[in-house]
Amino acid sequence: MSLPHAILTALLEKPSSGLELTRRFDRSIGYFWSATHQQIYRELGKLEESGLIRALPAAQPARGKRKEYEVLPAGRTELAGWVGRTEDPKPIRDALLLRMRAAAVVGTQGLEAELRRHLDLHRRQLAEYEDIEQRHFPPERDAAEDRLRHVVLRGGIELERFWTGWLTEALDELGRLPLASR
Amino acid sequence: MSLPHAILTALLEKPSSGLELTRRFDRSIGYFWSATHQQIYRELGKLEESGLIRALPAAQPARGKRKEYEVLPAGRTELAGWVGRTEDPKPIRDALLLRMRAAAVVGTQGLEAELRRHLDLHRRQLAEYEDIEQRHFPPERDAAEDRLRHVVLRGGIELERFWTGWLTEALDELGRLPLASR
DNA sequence: CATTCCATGTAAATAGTTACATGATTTA
DNA sequence: TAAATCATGTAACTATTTACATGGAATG
Repeated sequence: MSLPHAILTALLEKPSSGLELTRRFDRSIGYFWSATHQQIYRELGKLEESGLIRALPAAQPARGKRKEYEVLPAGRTELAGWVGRTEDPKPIRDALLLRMRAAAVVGTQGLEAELRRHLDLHRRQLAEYEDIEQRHFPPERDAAEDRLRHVVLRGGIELERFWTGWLTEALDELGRLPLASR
Repeated sequence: MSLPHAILTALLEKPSSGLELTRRFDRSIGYFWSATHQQIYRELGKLEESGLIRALPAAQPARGKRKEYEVLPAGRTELAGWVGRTEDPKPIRDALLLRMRAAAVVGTQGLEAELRRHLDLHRRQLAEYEDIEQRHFPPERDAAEDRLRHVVLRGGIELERFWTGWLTEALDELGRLPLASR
């Protein structure tokens, strides 16, 4: 149940229209909670109906016409409550780890290429995060909110480091396997 | 679309009934792809219908009666194909990172306790994985399939290390924040 | 005024979760 | 034989994904 909270956070950072939100879910906030424009429009509707956000008073609303939203006090309260709420971490659900395990049973045909491809993708993502870190969080800055956002970004960076590290290990291990079992 | 493949893998490792599979999805294979018994029974039905698995011939099947499944050649072929298939990594979708970012906007009330709780959970999970590693993959063993499974387990271990590390950092950073902004 | 892009939306399908129902087997 | 537990299943709901539809604004 995090999509509404992701949207509330994004809207508090900056009031936006559905399409703008969608763009920001392709970078920034979306690095940690991805969503498509259909999810976003639907959720904006629900949030408005339940009084957590409102459309900024503009000309008469019409299909195809830009609609900007802002968070209402009730929305801020809901979000603040969510921050400290008890909610267990979701168990890992990762297709690549699973494929590796399947490979142990049915053979590794094609797996090496796929691991290399993933390694490349994760390296790019890591480079992007590191670039953002340099631009947004230079050593001299240390406003309080920035520090929290920085910690979040570091989470992303360390996760990508985990993946590049693990994929390197995995490729190495694949290479060591006796040819008969590949 | 990984649940059917998770089930095929589990059934190849050992033919099982729905309930046995459910148990194994609570440990072992489920460490990397979790699933509830309802998902499993539904998927077993579909897999049987599409001819990838079959129920072992037993007495006449009846509701409430144990039914054991095994993988058919078509199922093995499908799984082997999936291992090398091109499939992009899913973008990160993590509620805790998101909550941290929300906290940067609406305050950190209650967050510290929640981070501590998660840190504890991840430490336990890490300890469990390390225990499995010691028991299942002692240094002297090195059968080829075992090595692949070991790499998968190491993925789990390193992921949990990432979390405990990041949570420690995050708590540290929370502690440094000026009181006014907590 | 035709095309392109911006912006919002509908519909249908798939996947996952939660709650509950029911038959079979074991055991006190 | 009643209760507990094993085992399979149905139903309803929520979330996510994919494909497509449509109106508005800008531009050559």
